[in-house]
Amino acid sequence: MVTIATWNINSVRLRMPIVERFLKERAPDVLCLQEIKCQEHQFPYEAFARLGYEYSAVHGQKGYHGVATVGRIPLAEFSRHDWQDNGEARHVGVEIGGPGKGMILENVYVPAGGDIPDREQNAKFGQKLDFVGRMTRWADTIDRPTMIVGDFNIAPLESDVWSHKQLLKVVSHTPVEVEALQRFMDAHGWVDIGRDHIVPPERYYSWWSYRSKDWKVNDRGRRLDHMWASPELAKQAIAHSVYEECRDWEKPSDHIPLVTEFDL
DNA sequence: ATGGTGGGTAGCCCA
Repeated sequence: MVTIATWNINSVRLRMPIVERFLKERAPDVLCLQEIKCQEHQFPYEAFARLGYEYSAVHGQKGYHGVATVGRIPLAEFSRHDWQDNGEARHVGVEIGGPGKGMILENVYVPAGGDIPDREQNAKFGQKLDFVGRMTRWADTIDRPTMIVGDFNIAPLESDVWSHKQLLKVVSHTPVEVEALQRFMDAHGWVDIGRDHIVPPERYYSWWSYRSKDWKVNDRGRRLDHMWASPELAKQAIAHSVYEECRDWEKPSDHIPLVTEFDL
């Protein structure tokens, strides 16, 4: 049994107390973090090691973005893709289970894309679509059991957002983004593990804005975080859970962790 | 229709 978690942590250094609580309570074998917001030399390796997470692959950057994968089972850095083609730290891939064996675990932080859903008026939106386009070309070349997890910054389904109608022109749920994500899915035949276990039209959110007095009252969430697997690997995913309670912990991230259990 | 909050960092950027 191998359990894999993903969590956009919005500064790993500031959030170490809740990361520690999550690791102690849930004890995933591997945790993929996005938005660590630090450079590699600033990453809290020792704190993770004390918790039993001795293995890590960190792709950091000063101040912004940054991803890290930590494990209490052996893992080794396998790749770093720059799908935005601008040097931002938004991906790290690791190999679990030994060289040439086991699975590749890709940890990705897709750019948010700014406020205006038009690449002519907003370069960041174009960069987001181009990022997903480069991911799609890469996905076409995958030849090993692979899982890709992280903050995709796109909520594709109607039941992935609190109001499909009101969010159609809001970046993260626009048809052009959803279509780009669908092309990425089709390029490899990815299985959306989250939606295999929490079947539409059931509500499924992983993010609630900080710009709300009480995130629970209006429940204006979106499913921006995903765990997708190669078709054969997906058959071995036996459970999937969403840790909504973490949104209520002290000094929370605006995202919550997701966990998938594999019987490998 | 608008602005609301949070993190990193050092005069705003990003989400």
